[in-house]
Amino acid sequence: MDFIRAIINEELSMGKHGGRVHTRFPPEPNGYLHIGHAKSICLNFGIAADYNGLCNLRFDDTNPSKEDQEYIDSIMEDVKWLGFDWENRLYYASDYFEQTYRFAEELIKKGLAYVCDLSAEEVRQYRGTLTEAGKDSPYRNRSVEENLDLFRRMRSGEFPDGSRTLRAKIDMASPNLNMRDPVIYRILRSTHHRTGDDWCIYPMYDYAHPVSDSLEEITHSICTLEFEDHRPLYDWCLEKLGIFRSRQIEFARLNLSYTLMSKRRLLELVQMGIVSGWDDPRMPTIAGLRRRGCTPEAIRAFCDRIGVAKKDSMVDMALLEFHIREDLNVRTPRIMAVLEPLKVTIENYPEGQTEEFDIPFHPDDPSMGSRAVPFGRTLYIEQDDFMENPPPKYFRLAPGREVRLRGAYFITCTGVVKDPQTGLVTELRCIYDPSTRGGDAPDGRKVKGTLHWVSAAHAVPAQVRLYERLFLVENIGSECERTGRDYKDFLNPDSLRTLNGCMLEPSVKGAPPLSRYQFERQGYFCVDSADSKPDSLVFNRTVTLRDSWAKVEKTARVTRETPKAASKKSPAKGAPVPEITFDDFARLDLRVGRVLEAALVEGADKLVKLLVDVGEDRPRQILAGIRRAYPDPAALVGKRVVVVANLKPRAMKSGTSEGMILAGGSGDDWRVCTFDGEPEPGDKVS
RNA sequence: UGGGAUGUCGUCUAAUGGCAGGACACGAGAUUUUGGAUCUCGUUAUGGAGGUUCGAAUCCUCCCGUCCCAGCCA
Repeated sequence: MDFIRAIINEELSMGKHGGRVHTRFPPEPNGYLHIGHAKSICLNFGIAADYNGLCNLRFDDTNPSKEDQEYIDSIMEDVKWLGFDWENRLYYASDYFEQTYRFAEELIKKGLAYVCDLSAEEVRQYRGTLTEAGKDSPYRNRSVEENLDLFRRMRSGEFPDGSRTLRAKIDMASPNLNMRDPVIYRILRSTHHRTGDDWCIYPMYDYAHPVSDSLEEITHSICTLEFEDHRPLYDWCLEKLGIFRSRQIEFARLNLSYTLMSKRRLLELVQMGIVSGWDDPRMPTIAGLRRRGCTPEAIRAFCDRIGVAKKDSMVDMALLEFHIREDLNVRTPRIMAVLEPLKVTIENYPEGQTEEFDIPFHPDDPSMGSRAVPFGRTLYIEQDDFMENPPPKYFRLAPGREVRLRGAYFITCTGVVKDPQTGLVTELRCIYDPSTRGGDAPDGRKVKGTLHWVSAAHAVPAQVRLYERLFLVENIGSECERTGRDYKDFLNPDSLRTLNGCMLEPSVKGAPPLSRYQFERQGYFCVDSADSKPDSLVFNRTVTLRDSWAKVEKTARVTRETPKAASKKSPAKGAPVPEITFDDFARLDLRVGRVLEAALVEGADKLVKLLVDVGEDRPRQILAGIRRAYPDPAALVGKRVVVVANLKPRAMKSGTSEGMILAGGSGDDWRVCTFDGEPEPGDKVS
């Protein structure tokens, strides 16, 4: 139960609105919908459904200079695709322009609105600041007659853009800036995508929105947190006009790690050509997710799972991926596709011979049926599935090793063919065991690895696009703020990898756009809706499979490389060190520490034991190999040092070291890094 | 330094004075013709200090952190 439904339950128990619940989803048609909008859509339509109520689709089209029919069309398509139906309740704020205008005249007649001749710049100056009250506009006390006359002439086009506004007369001293006589109409000559040039004045959101909600008798007007400060104005409009009282409720918008949710920035990515369009599969837009192969069910399940609250939050992209996998797992047929082919010749398989295996489309769902997969003497397997010198725990093919070809035979690698120039492996020679047909050995012997494969003679070539997260950092906004850099600096240069010459099993021939498959052992893939042709297929990777091998490999690599590359043996001066990404660097949690105590360690000729305050509830014990440079460690007490705070604690003979301090030097002479100044212990270092 | 919000596992979210629960992530194991899926088990949290109470995540006081607001955008 979220807090909004709790509010509704309470109202219902008091009999408010006679038990009626009516919500609305009110996008401005100035961009494509993204996953954040999906949250709002699921909320608004979901609440309506839960309470047997209704939800309207309303375009908040009060600013013609930014809006376009293209966006209206895409928004309707996306809401429908997500699985929601506004039935006959499609509305536009622009439908109410006449009524909205008449309400404004009413406010004038009640002495609650006035025409102001101040320029935009002057309005800003008169508004005051966060801490100082504003002052009244000199035009604030015009007579009702003069205001009415001026407002009518604004409408009829007598005055140039920006020369006058209609303002609500509230309180220039209000601590809430939104209540300091907000502008409710501006003069703006811009052709509206629906009303054309009928109007040259347009109502502002803060005024048009409550009026639209009220006219549609919306009971619950759900919007995001940043409008909390606008609620008093929302209520003011409805109260002063004496019309239906909708209730505004605010919730926290969705933030997703490794991506952006700002229409303005998404638009910029599109306009600068950083992505191919609003529906680029890397975009967090509904159109992008659809093209990538996401299902509406997955998005809805995700929206259900993240819940609704008022706390600012950052949802882990892994949660979205989980829901995508969960849904795709049960609905996609399996096929075999070799993305980076390595040729395999089965030496004891007769030349020219072919056979077919009947392999089910889904291991757990027989109702999906099966397909015939041809086999022959020449096959392709994945380059990653062979290693000449395999590390421990590598289950795949290696010289002399036997593995299973999925659904076919056991094969054993007997030879490796290399390019004489480059030394790269170009082909594998193998033999198969005819008695293992279907993939099981009659003698009961086991193999550790099962590989996917494609018959070279029957393979369907295709292009496959592999997508990674669009950005390198989890929280782009905070990273920009912290480093003062532009969000584009954090774009992932490897967010798209295009593979040509991928080899697919023939059952995919003629797959229509947006059809989805699991490529066994690889991930979920979807036929691209824009670029795929029946005779030249293009697939997008929706999401990888969970990959526990990748984890093993990663940790193995770290433990393999660390002792060599980053051990006490410092690299020679000027020695090349592999480049790291910013993301790699950001994994270090560097903190300011203040040395509280420092002492020599008995029986260790290099170590100094330090107690360092890093702003936590207790100081950390850190053992550092700096004794030669600091024979009297007391000199270190009080110094500010740089502490690697997220280093895994390390048990040593003389105690556990809970972190590391940075020092520079060579040989035995290592000097600790200090600060130019005295930052607080615990402060971030970057 | 004005006003408005908000702080619960690493992340998201429940618990309206009465056992801090779920999901993701992470870890261990079982199983497996996808290093997939499935199953089992596990680690980890109420921002801090006081107070009220038999009992506090919840109520009160103070402190701290974070977010939003000075468009004629929405």
